[in-house]
Amino acid sequence: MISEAEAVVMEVLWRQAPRSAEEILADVGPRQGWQEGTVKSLLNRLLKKKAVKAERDGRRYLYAPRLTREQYVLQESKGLIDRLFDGRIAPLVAHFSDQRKLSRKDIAELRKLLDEMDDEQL
Amino acid sequence: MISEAEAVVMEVLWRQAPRSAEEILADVGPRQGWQEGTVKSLLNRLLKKKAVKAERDGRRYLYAPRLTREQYVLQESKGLIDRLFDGRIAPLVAHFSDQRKLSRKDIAELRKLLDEMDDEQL
DNA sequence: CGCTTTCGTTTACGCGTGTAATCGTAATTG
DNA sequence: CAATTACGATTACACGCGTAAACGAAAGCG
Repeated sequence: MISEAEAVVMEVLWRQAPRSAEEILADVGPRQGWQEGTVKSLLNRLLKKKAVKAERDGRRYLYAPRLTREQYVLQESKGLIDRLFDGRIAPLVAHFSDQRKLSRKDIAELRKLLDEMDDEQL
Repeated sequence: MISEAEAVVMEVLWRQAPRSAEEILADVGPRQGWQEGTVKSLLNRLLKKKAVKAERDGRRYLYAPRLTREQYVLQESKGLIDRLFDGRIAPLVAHFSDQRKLSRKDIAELRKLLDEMDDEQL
């Protein structure tokens, strides 16, 4: 499984890849306050987990995702929905609604989505 | 933060509380394959984290949640939505839709929800 | 051709977690 | 009352994670 710090590195690679460790550090280092060694470690763990691949480019490596963001996101959100909402997504939305965490804009977006789904599905 | 094993114990208490360690073990032990010591440890960690409270009942304690399931669920799901979907819930639903993880029933439920929200909101 | 710089690799270390075993103590029982 | 039982509290221990420092090798420089 991808840890949270690892996911930060993945996000960088999902935005753009392949990238060198140096580029990744430049992107993520300041934002997270991470040193070079930290990023290197995370990259190695991701390699070991087969979540990224590395291709030699002269003296250095260029890293690229092997796990897609779609796979990751689905896995994470399905995990949560299974654990907390018995695998159904509507209760999640209902929960947010109950807690007044849905803005009018959220609701509009959802409605638009549902309409589009109807269109496609026929 | 509540860990996954701890959350299993919380779920038991959310279903019914207060309960003795023995009762909790009887409920969760077989299902998870946990020994007595494991459950005791988890209860102690939850106490330390103030997620449950214990009230003496003769020689033993009766445990009850202090953190509500609503608080926990909201915190978990908000965390995920913030991390993965920029804090908006519609993209999560859209993602499930794209991945064909929404059943017709899910969609119907969602639509019903949205309609109810409209009713309330006026 | 040694010395420094630049990469990646290996090792480190404290903390939380999963999963208990052990300890201390109060109650029970012979 | 001494021995056993029943609880909770303390301690343990391996593993993953966050965060790096140290090491080693290769490339460039003087």
